[in-house]
Amino acid sequence: MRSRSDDSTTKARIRDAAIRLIGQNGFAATSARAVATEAGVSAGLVIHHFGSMRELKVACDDFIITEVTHRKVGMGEGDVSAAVSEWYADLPTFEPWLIYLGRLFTDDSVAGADLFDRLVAMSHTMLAEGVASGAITPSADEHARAVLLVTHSLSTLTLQSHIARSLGSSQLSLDSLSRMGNAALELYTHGIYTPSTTPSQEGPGSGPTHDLRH
Amino acid sequence: MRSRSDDSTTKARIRDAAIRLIGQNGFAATSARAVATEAGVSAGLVIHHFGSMRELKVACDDFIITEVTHRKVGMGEGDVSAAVSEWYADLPTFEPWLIYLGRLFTDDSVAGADLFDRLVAMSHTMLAEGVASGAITPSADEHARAVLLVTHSLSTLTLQSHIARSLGSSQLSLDSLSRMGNAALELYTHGIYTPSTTPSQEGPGSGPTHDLRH
DNA sequence: TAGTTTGTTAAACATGCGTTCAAGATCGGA
DNA sequence: TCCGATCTTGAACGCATGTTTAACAAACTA
Repeated sequence: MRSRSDDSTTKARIRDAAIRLIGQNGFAATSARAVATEAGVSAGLVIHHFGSMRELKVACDDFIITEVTHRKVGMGEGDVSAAVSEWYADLPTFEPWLIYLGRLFTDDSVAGADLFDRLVAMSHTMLAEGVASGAITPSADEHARAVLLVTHSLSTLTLQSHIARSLGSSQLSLDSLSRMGNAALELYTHGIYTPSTTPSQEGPGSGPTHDLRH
Repeated sequence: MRSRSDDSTTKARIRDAAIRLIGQNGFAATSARAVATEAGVSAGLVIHHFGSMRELKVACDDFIITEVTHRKVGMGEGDVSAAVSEWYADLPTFEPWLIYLGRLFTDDSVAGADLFDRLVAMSHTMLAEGVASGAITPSADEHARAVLLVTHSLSTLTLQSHIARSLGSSQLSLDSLSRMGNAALELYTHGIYTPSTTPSQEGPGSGPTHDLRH
Protein backbone atom coordinates (compact mmCIF):
# COMPACT_ATOMS: atom_id res chain seq x y z
CA MET A 1 0.00 0.00 0.00
CA ARG A 2 2.80 2.41 0.81
CA SER A 3 5.38 1.77 -1.91
CA ARG A 4 8.89 2.51 -0.79
CA SER A 5 7.97 5.36 1.52
CA ASP A 6 8.44 3.18 4.54
CA ASP A 7 12.01 2.25 3.87
CA SER A 8 12.84 3.00 7.47
CA THR A 9 16.35 4.26 6.87
CA THR A 10 17.34 7.37 8.78
CA LYS A 11 17.74 9.28 5.55
CA ALA A 12 14.13 8.48 4.63
CA ARG A 13 12.94 9.55 8.08
CA ILE A 14 14.68 12.89 7.65
CA ARG A 15 13.14 13.34 4.21
CA ASP A 16 9.68 12.51 5.53
CA ALA A 17 10.12 14.98 8.38
CA ALA A 18 11.16 17.64 5.88
CA ILE A 19 8.12 16.90 3.71
CA ARG A 20 5.88 17.34 6.71
CA LEU A 21 7.44 20.62 7.86
CA ILE A 22 7.99 22.20 4.46
CA GLY A 23 4.47 21.26 3.42
CA GLN A 24 3.00 22.75 6.56
CA ASN A 25 5.08 25.93 6.85
CA GLY A 26 6.85 26.43 3.54
CA PHE A 27 10.54 26.00 2.77
CA ALA A 28 11.73 29.40 3.95
CA ALA A 29 10.15 28.87 7.36
CA THR A 30 11.69 25.42 7.83
CA SER A 31 15.10 25.23 9.50
CA ALA A 32 17.58 22.39 9.41
CA ARG A 33 17.33 22.11 13.19
CA ALA A 34 13.55 21.86 13.06
CA VAL A 35 13.77 19.06 10.53
CA ALA A 36 16.37 17.32 12.69
CA THR A 37 14.18 17.53 15.80
CA GLU A 38 11.12 16.31 13.88
CA ALA A 39 13.13 13.34 12.64
CA GLY A 40 14.75 12.71 16.03
CA VAL A 41 18.32 13.25 14.86
CA SER A 42 20.98 15.93 15.06
CA ALA A 43 21.18 18.94 12.76
CA GLY A 44 24.53 17.85 11.38
CA LEU A 45 23.08 14.58 10.16
CA VAL A 46 20.55 16.35 7.98
CA ILE A 47 23.36 18.06 6.10
CA HIS A 48 25.51 14.93 6.12
CA HIS A 49 22.80 13.01 4.26
CA PHE A 50 21.61 15.70 1.87
CA GLY A 51 24.51 18.13 1.52
CA SER A 52 22.51 21.30 2.12
CA MET A 53 19.00 22.50 2.84
CA ARG A 54 18.51 23.41 -0.83
CA GLU A 55 19.43 19.87 -1.87
CA LEU A 56 17.10 18.47 0.77
CA LYS A 57 14.31 20.51 -0.80
CA VAL A 58 15.17 19.14 -4.23
CA ALA A 59 15.19 15.60 -2.80
CA CYS A 60 11.72 16.16 -1.33
CA ASP A 61 10.44 17.57 -4.62
CA ASP A 62 11.86 14.63 -6.55
CA PHE A 63 10.41 12.13 -4.12
CA ILE A 64 6.90 13.59 -4.20
CA ILE A 65 6.91 13.99 -7.97
CA THR A 66 8.13 10.45 -8.46
CA GLU A 67 5.46 9.14 -6.11
CA VAL A 68 2.72 11.11 -7.83
CA THR A 69 3.72 10.21 -11.38
CA HIS A 70 5.44 6.83 -11.52
CA ARG A 71 2.99 4.94 -9.38
CA LYS A 72 2.15 1.26 -9.24
CA VAL A 73 2.05 -1.33 -11.99
CA GLY A 74 -1.05 -1.14 -14.10
CA MET A 75 -1.20 2.59 -13.96
CA GLY A 76 -0.42 4.60 -16.99
CA GLU A 77 2.82 6.39 -16.26
CA GLY A 78 2.08 9.92 -15.23
CA ASP A 79 -1.45 9.16 -14.11
CA VAL A 80 -1.37 11.82 -11.47
CA SER A 81 -5.07 11.90 -10.70
CA ALA A 82 -5.17 8.18 -9.94
CA ALA A 83 -2.29 8.59 -7.51
CA VAL A 84 -3.92 11.55 -5.84
CA SER A 85 -7.18 9.63 -5.55
CA GLU A 86 -5.28 6.86 -3.82
CA TRP A 87 -3.76 9.39 -1.44
CA TYR A 88 -7.17 10.84 -0.67
CA ALA A 89 -8.43 7.34 0.12
CA ASP A 90 -5.92 6.99 2.98
CA LEU A 91 -5.66 10.46 4.40
CA PRO A 92 -3.98 9.66 7.73
CA THR A 93 -1.05 8.21 5.79
CA PHE A 94 -0.81 10.52 2.82
CA GLU A 95 -2.00 13.89 4.08
CA PRO A 96 1.57 15.25 4.34
CA TRP A 97 2.16 14.38 0.70
CA LEU A 98 -1.02 16.14 -0.38
CA ILE A 99 -0.09 19.21 1.60
CA TYR A 100 3.42 19.20 0.15
CA LEU A 101 2.00 18.79 -3.34
CA GLY A 102 -0.12 21.90 -2.86
CA ARG A 103 2.88 23.82 -1.54
CA LEU A 104 4.84 22.84 -4.65
CA PHE A 105 2.75 25.16 -6.80
CA THR A 106 2.86 28.22 -4.55
CA ASP A 107 6.50 28.09 -3.34
CA ASP A 108 7.67 28.44 -6.89
CA SER A 109 10.06 25.65 -7.72
CA VAL A 110 11.04 24.38 -11.11
CA ALA A 111 9.59 21.02 -10.08
CA GLY A 112 6.20 22.62 -9.53
CA ALA A 113 6.32 24.44 -12.85
CA ASP A 114 7.28 21.27 -14.72
CA LEU A 115 4.49 19.28 -13.10
CA PHE A 116 1.95 22.00 -13.85
CA ASP A 117 2.94 22.06 -17.51
CA ARG A 118 2.73 18.29 -17.72
CA LEU A 119 -0.73 18.36 -16.18
CA VAL A 120 -1.85 20.92 -18.73
CA ALA A 121 -0.53 18.72 -21.55
CA MET A 122 -2.36 15.69 -20.15
CA SER A 123 -5.55 17.66 -19.68
CA HIS A 124 -5.24 18.86 -23.24
CA THR A 125 -4.97 15.31 -24.56
CA MET A 126 -7.88 14.05 -22.50
CA LEU A 127 -10.11 16.93 -23.53
CA ALA A 128 -9.23 16.38 -27.19
CA GLU A 129 -10.14 12.71 -26.88
CA GLY A 130 -13.42 13.64 -25.22
CA VAL A 131 -14.24 16.12 -27.95
CA ALA A 132 -13.40 13.56 -30.64
CA SER A 133 -15.64 10.96 -29.04
CA GLY A 134 -18.46 13.44 -28.59
CA ALA A 135 -18.52 13.25 -24.80
CA ILE A 136 -17.13 16.76 -24.34
CA THR A 137 -18.19 19.96 -26.02
CA PRO A 138 -15.51 21.78 -28.00
CA SER A 139 -14.13 25.06 -26.71
CA ALA A 140 -13.29 28.26 -28.54
CA ASP A 141 -9.88 28.22 -26.83
CA GLU A 142 -8.86 24.67 -26.03
CA HIS A 143 -5.56 25.61 -24.45
CA ALA A 144 -7.10 28.17 -22.14
CA ARG A 145 -9.70 25.59 -21.13
CA ALA A 146 -7.00 23.04 -20.33
CA VAL A 147 -5.14 25.59 -18.20
CA LEU A 148 -8.37 26.57 -16.48
CA LEU A 149 -9.30 23.02 -15.59
CA VAL A 150 -5.85 22.21 -14.24
CA THR A 151 -5.84 25.42 -12.24
CA HIS A 152 -9.25 24.60 -10.79
CA SER A 153 -8.21 21.06 -9.95
CA LEU A 154 -5.08 22.19 -8.19
CA SER A 155 -6.95 24.80 -6.18
CA THR A 156 -8.35 21.94 -4.11
CA LEU A 157 -4.75 21.32 -3.09
CA THR A 158 -3.42 24.85 -2.72
CA LEU A 159 -6.45 26.11 -0.79
CA GLN A 160 -7.20 22.92 1.12
CA SER A 161 -7.00 24.53 4.55
CA HIS A 162 -9.65 27.10 3.64
CA ILE A 163 -11.89 24.46 2.07
CA ALA A 164 -11.67 22.28 5.15
CA ARG A 165 -12.41 25.17 7.51
CA SER A 166 -15.30 26.43 5.41
CA LEU A 167 -16.81 22.96 5.24
CA GLY A 168 -16.60 22.56 8.99
CA SER A 169 -13.79 20.10 9.45
CA SER A 170 -10.49 21.11 10.96
CA GLN A 171 -8.46 19.07 8.48
CA LEU A 172 -8.91 17.46 5.11
CA SER A 173 -11.65 14.86 5.34
CA LEU A 174 -13.27 12.35 3.03
CA ASP A 175 -16.63 14.00 3.60
CA SER A 176 -15.37 17.43 2.53
CA LEU A 177 -13.67 15.94 -0.49
CA SER A 178 -16.74 14.14 -1.74
CA ARG A 179 -18.90 17.24 -1.24
CA MET A 180 -16.46 19.25 -3.32
CA GLY A 181 -16.25 16.46 -5.88
CA ASN A 182 -19.98 16.35 -6.31
CA ALA A 183 -20.26 20.12 -6.59
CA ALA A 184 -17.56 19.99 -9.27
CA LEU A 185 -19.41 17.24 -11.12
CA GLU A 186 -22.55 19.38 -11.17
CA LEU A 187 -20.55 22.30 -12.49
CA TYR A 188 -18.79 20.32 -15.19
CA THR A 189 -22.04 18.69 -16.25
CA HIS A 190 -24.25 21.70 -16.85
CA GLY A 191 -22.51 24.83 -15.57
CA ILE A 192 -24.41 27.03 -13.16
CA TYR A 193 -26.47 29.22 -15.48
CA THR A 194 -29.89 28.18 -16.73
CA PRO A 195 -29.95 27.69 -20.52
CA SER A 196 -32.03 30.80 -21.29
CA THR A 197 -30.10 33.49 -19.45
CA THR A 198 -26.42 33.72 -20.27
CA PRO A 199 -24.36 36.69 -19.13
CA SER A 200 -23.09 38.76 -22.04
CA GLN A 201 -19.32 39.14 -21.88
CA GLU A 202 -17.01 38.11 -19.14
CA GLY A 203 -14.50 40.66 -17.94
CA PRO A 204 -11.09 39.41 -16.88
CA GLY A 205 -12.08 39.54 -13.24
CA SER A 206 -11.74 36.91 -10.60
CA GLY A 207 -14.44 34.73 -12.09
CA PRO A 208 -18.17 34.55 -12.51
CA THR A 209 -18.80 33.86 -8.85
CA HIS A 210 -18.86 37.52 -8.00
CA ASP A 211 -19.58 38.72 -11.45
CA LEU A 212 -23.27 38.04 -11.37
CA ARG A 213 -24.08 41.55 -12.49
CA HIS A 214 -27.30 41.04 -14.44
CA MET B 1 -7.68 56.32 -9.63
CA ARG B 2 -5.27 55.21 -6.95
CA SER B 3 -7.02 56.07 -3.70
CA ARG B 4 -4.63 56.81 -0.90
CA SER B 5 -1.97 54.36 -2.00
CA ASP B 6 0.22 57.14 -3.32
CA ASP B 7 0.45 59.06 -0.11
CA SER B 8 4.15 59.43 -0.62
CA THR B 9 5.10 59.31 3.04
CA THR B 10 8.12 57.23 3.88
CA LYS B 11 5.95 54.91 5.95
CA ALA B 12 3.79 54.22 2.91
CA ARG B 13 6.86 53.60 0.75
CA ILE B 14 8.10 51.02 3.25
CA ARG B 15 4.69 49.35 3.33
CA ASP B 16 4.56 49.24 -0.48
CA ALA B 17 8.05 47.75 -0.61
CA ALA B 18 6.99 45.11 1.90
CA ILE B 19 3.88 44.30 -0.14
CA ARG B 20 6.05 43.81 -3.21
CA LEU B 21 8.61 41.57 -1.50
CA ILE B 22 6.23 39.55 0.68
CA GLY B 23 3.93 39.04 -2.28
CA GLN B 24 6.80 37.88 -4.47
CA ASN B 25 8.71 35.71 -1.99
CA GLY B 26 6.45 35.11 1.00
CA PHE B 27 6.75 36.56 4.48
CA ALA B 28 9.26 34.07 5.88
CA ALA B 29 11.66 34.81 3.03
CA THR B 30 11.41 38.58 3.43
CA SER B 31 13.87 40.26 5.80
CA ALA B 32 13.60 43.69 7.36
CA ARG B 33 16.83 44.67 5.65
CA ALA B 34 15.51 43.61 2.25
CA VAL B 35 12.39 45.71 2.77
CA ALA B 36 14.55 48.63 3.84
CA THR B 37 16.75 48.38 0.76
CA GLU B 38 13.72 48.05 -1.53
CA ALA B 39 12.25 51.18 0.05
CA GLY B 40 15.57 53.06 0.04
CA VAL B 41 15.77 53.50 3.80
CA SER B 42 17.63 51.96 6.72
CA ALA B 43 16.59 48.79 8.50
CA GLY B 44 16.01 50.60 11.77
CA LEU B 45 13.42 52.85 10.17
CA VAL B 46 11.29 49.90 9.16
CA ILE B 47 11.00 48.87 12.80
CA HIS B 48 10.64 52.46 13.97
CA HIS B 49 7.54 52.91 11.83
CA PHE B 50 5.92 49.52 12.32
CA GLY B 51 7.28 48.19 15.60
CA SER B 52 8.25 44.76 14.32
CA MET B 53 8.21 42.63 11.20
CA ARG B 54 5.09 40.82 12.40
CA GLU B 55 3.29 44.13 12.80
CA LEU B 56 4.48 45.21 9.36
CA LYS B 57 2.89 42.05 7.97
CA VAL B 58 -0.36 42.86 9.75
CA ALA B 59 -0.24 46.41 8.38
CA CYS B 60 0.22 45.06 4.84
CA ASP B 61 -2.66 42.61 5.30
CA ASP B 62 -4.90 45.36 6.65
CA PHE B 63 -3.98 47.71 3.82
CA ILE B 64 -4.65 45.17 1.07
CA ILE B 65 -7.88 43.98 2.64
CA THR B 66 -9.10 47.53 3.10
CA GLU B 67 -8.23 48.36 -0.49
CA VAL B 68 -9.98 45.27 -1.82
CA THR B 69 -13.13 45.62 0.25
CA HIS B 70 -13.86 49.26 1.07
CA ARG B 71 -13.25 50.69 -2.35
CA LYS B 72 -14.63 53.80 -3.99
CA VAL B 73 -17.93 55.53 -3.55
CA GLY B 74 -20.72 53.88 -5.50
CA MET B 75 -19.46 50.42 -4.85
CA GLY B 76 -21.28 48.16 -2.53
CA GLU B 77 -19.04 47.72 0.48
CA GLY B 78 -17.18 44.48 0.18
CA ASP B 79 -17.47 44.25 -3.58
CA VAL B 80 -14.21 42.43 -3.91
CA SER B 81 -14.61 41.34 -7.51
CA ALA B 82 -15.17 44.88 -8.73
CA ALA B 83 -12.00 46.01 -6.98
CA VAL B 84 -10.02 43.12 -8.41
CA SER B 85 -11.38 43.88 -11.88
CA GLU B 86 -10.16 47.43 -11.47
CA TRP B 87 -6.75 46.14 -10.47
CA TYR B 88 -6.63 43.87 -13.48
CA ALA B 89 -7.43 46.83 -15.71
CA ASP B 90 -4.23 48.62 -14.63
CA LEU B 91 -1.74 45.83 -14.17
CA PRO B 92 1.48 47.87 -14.12
CA THR B 93 0.15 49.71 -11.08
CA PHE B 94 -1.69 47.03 -9.21
CA GLU B 95 0.17 43.82 -10.01
CA PRO B 96 1.93 43.79 -6.62
CA TRP B 97 -1.43 43.99 -4.88
CA LEU B 98 -2.79 41.08 -6.90
CA ILE B 99 0.27 39.00 -6.13
CA TYR B 100 0.02 39.86 -2.44
CA LEU B 101 -3.66 38.99 -2.45
CA GLY B 102 -2.86 35.55 -3.83
CA ARG B 103 -0.14 35.07 -1.22
CA LEU B 104 -2.66 35.93 1.50
CA PHE B 105 -4.46 32.62 0.99
CA THR B 106 -1.41 30.35 0.93
CA ASP B 107 0.73 31.93 3.67
CA ASP B 108 -1.97 31.20 6.15
CA SER B 109 -2.88 34.37 7.99
CA VAL B 110 -6.05 35.11 9.89
CA ALA B 111 -6.66 37.93 7.44
CA GLY B 112 -6.68 35.48 4.55
CA ALA B 113 -9.01 33.11 6.35
CA ASP B 114 -11.43 35.91 7.21
CA LEU B 115 -11.48 37.18 3.66
CA PHE B 116 -12.04 33.69 2.28
CA ASP B 117 -14.98 33.14 4.60
CA ARG B 118 -16.47 36.49 3.65
CA LEU B 119 -16.13 35.63 -0.03
CA VAL B 120 -17.93 32.35 0.54
CA ALA B 121 -20.75 34.17 2.30
CA MET B 122 -21.03 36.67 -0.55
CA SER B 123 -20.94 33.92 -3.15
CA HIS B 124 -23.65 32.14 -1.22
CA THR B 125 -25.90 35.20 -1.26
CA MET B 126 -25.37 35.86 -4.95
CA LEU B 127 -26.03 32.26 -5.91
CA ALA B 128 -29.20 32.25 -3.83
CA GLU B 129 -30.40 35.39 -5.59
CA GLY B 130 -29.62 33.84 -8.95
CA VAL B 131 -31.48 30.68 -8.09
CA ALA B 132 -34.46 32.71 -6.87
CA SER B 133 -34.57 34.73 -10.09
CA GLY B 134 -34.22 31.62 -12.22
CA ALA B 135 -30.89 32.61 -13.77
CA ILE B 136 -28.93 29.95 -11.93
CA THR B 137 -29.71 26.27 -11.51
CA PRO B 138 -30.08 25.03 -7.93
CA SER B 139 -27.43 22.77 -6.46
CA ALA B 140 -27.76 19.69 -4.30
CA ASP B 141 -25.23 21.23 -1.90
CA GLU B 142 -25.35 25.00 -2.07
CA HIS B 143 -22.63 25.56 0.48
CA ALA B 144 -20.20 23.23 -1.22
CA ARG B 145 -20.94 24.97 -4.51
CA ALA B 146 -20.21 28.37 -2.98
CA VAL B 147 -16.92 27.11 -1.57
CA LEU B 148 -16.05 25.52 -4.90
CA LEU B 149 -16.68 28.70 -6.88
CA VAL B 150 -14.69 30.86 -4.48
CA THR B 151 -11.85 28.35 -4.54
CA HIS B 152 -11.86 28.31 -8.33
CA SER B 153 -11.95 32.10 -8.51
CA LEU B 154 -9.04 32.47 -6.14
CA SER B 155 -6.97 29.90 -8.00
CA THR B 156 -6.48 32.53 -10.69
CA LEU B 157 -4.67 34.51 -8.01
CA THR B 158 -2.77 31.78 -6.16
CA LEU B 159 -1.57 30.08 -9.34
CA GLN B 160 -1.14 33.19 -11.47
CA SER B 161 2.53 32.56 -12.27
CA HIS B 162 1.73 29.13 -13.71
CA ILE B 163 -1.21 30.47 -15.69
CA ALA B 164 0.89 33.23 -17.16
CA ARG B 165 3.72 30.88 -18.10
CA SER B 166 1.39 28.30 -19.59
CA LEU B 167 -0.35 30.95 -21.65
CA GLY B 168 2.93 32.22 -23.01
CA SER B 169 3.40 35.50 -21.22
CA SER B 170 6.10 35.97 -18.62
CA GLN B 171 3.85 37.99 -16.34
CA LEU B 172 0.19 38.55 -15.78
CA SER B 173 -1.31 40.09 -18.92
CA LEU B 174 -4.69 41.36 -20.02
CA ASP B 175 -4.67 38.87 -22.89
CA SER B 176 -4.13 35.89 -20.58
CA LEU B 177 -6.80 37.15 -18.21
CA SER B 178 -9.44 37.53 -20.89
CA ARG B 179 -8.66 34.10 -22.32
CA MET B 180 -9.11 32.59 -18.87
CA GLY B 181 -12.24 34.65 -18.32
CA ASN B 182 -13.82 33.44 -21.53
CA ALA B 183 -12.92 29.81 -20.82
CA ALA B 184 -14.53 30.21 -17.40
CA LEU B 185 -17.63 31.73 -18.96
CA GLU B 186 -17.94 28.73 -21.27
CA LEU B 187 -17.58 26.39 -18.32
CA TYR B 188 -20.10 28.19 -16.14
CA THR B 189 -22.56 28.38 -19.01
CA HIS B 190 -22.79 24.76 -20.07
CA GLY B 191 -20.07 22.76 -18.32
CA ILE B 192 -17.81 20.63 -20.46
CA TYR B 193 -19.82 17.44 -20.91
CA THR B 194 -22.32 16.99 -23.72
CA PRO B 195 -25.89 16.58 -22.41
CA SER B 196 -26.21 12.88 -23.30
CA THR B 197 -23.12 11.42 -21.68
CA THR B 198 -22.64 12.26 -18.02
CA PRO B 199 -20.03 10.43 -15.94
CA SER B 200 -21.57 8.25 -13.25
CA GLN B 201 -20.17 9.16 -9.84
CA GLU B 202 -17.41 11.52 -9.01
CA GLY B 203 -14.73 10.26 -6.67
CA PRO B 204 -13.10 12.73 -4.33
CA GLY B 205 -10.11 13.10 -6.61
CA SER B 206 -8.47 16.23 -7.86
CA GLY B 207 -11.30 17.08 -10.20
CA PRO B 208 -12.90 15.98 -13.41
CA THR B 209 -10.01 17.17 -15.52
CA HIS B 210 -8.10 13.98 -15.09
CA ASP B 211 -11.05 11.88 -14.16
CA LEU B 212 -12.29 11.33 -17.66
CA ARG B 213 -12.27 7.59 -17.21
CA HIS B 214 -14.96 6.49 -19.61
C1' DT C 1 41.00 -9.61 14.32
C1' DA C 2 42.43 -5.30 12.12
C1' DG C 3 41.15 -1.80 9.14
C1' DT C 4 38.16 0.90 6.56
C1' DT C 5 34.00 2.80 5.56
C1' DT C 6 29.66 4.57 7.13
C1' DG C 7 26.44 6.66 10.57
C1' DT C 8 26.00 9.90 14.14
C1' DT C 9 26.75 13.51 17.55
C1' DA C 10 28.16 17.83 19.93
C1' DA C 11 30.59 21.76 19.54
C1' DA C 12 32.22 25.49 16.89
C1' DC C 13 32.04 29.04 13.15
C1' DA C 14 30.62 32.66 10.27
C1' DT C 15 26.70 34.92 8.65
C1' DG C 16 22.36 37.14 8.61
C1' DC C 17 18.51 37.95 11.27
C1' DG C 18 15.11 41.15 14.19
C1' DT C 19 15.60 44.55 17.15
C1' DT C 20 17.70 48.31 20.22
C1' DC C 21 20.16 52.31 20.99
C1' DA C 22 22.54 56.63 20.79
C1' DA C 23 23.21 60.26 18.00
C1' DG C 24 22.26 63.50 14.52
C1' DA C 25 19.05 65.77 10.99
C1' DT C 26 14.79 67.96 10.01
C1' DC C 27 10.80 70.26 10.96
C1' DG C 28 6.62 72.84 13.07
C1' DG C 29 5.13 75.82 16.68
C1' DA C 30 6.34 79.33 20.51
C1' DT D 1 15.32 82.08 17.28
C1' DC D 2 14.94 78.35 19.96
C1' DC D 3 12.75 73.97 21.41
C1' DG D 4 10.51 69.85 21.52
C1' DA D 5 8.98 66.28 18.59
C1' DT D 6 9.47 63.56 14.85
C1' DC D 7 12.38 61.32 11.13
C1' DT D 8 16.40 58.91 10.07
C1' DT D 9 20.82 56.64 10.33
C1' DG D 10 24.69 53.48 11.52
C1' DA D 11 26.49 50.75 14.80
C1' DA D 12 25.72 47.40 18.12
C1' DC D 13 23.53 43.26 20.55
C1' DG D 14 21.83 38.77 21.09
C1' DC D 15 20.14 35.06 18.75
C1' DA D 16 19.09 31.53 15.19
C1' DT D 17 20.58 30.09 11.02
C1' DG D 18 23.26 26.79 7.55
C1' DT D 19 27.28 24.51 7.50
C1' DT D 20 31.97 22.51 9.07
C1' DT D 21 34.73 19.87 11.85
C1' DA D 22 36.56 16.58 15.10
C1' DA D 23 35.52 12.80 17.55
C1' DC D 24 33.42 8.51 18.33
C1' DA D 25 30.40 4.32 17.59
C1' DA D 26 28.84 0.74 14.50
C1' DA D 27 29.13 -2.13 10.84
C1' DC D 28 31.00 -4.19 7.05
C1' DT D 29 35.61 -6.22 4.60
C1' DA D 30 39.66 -8.59 4.49
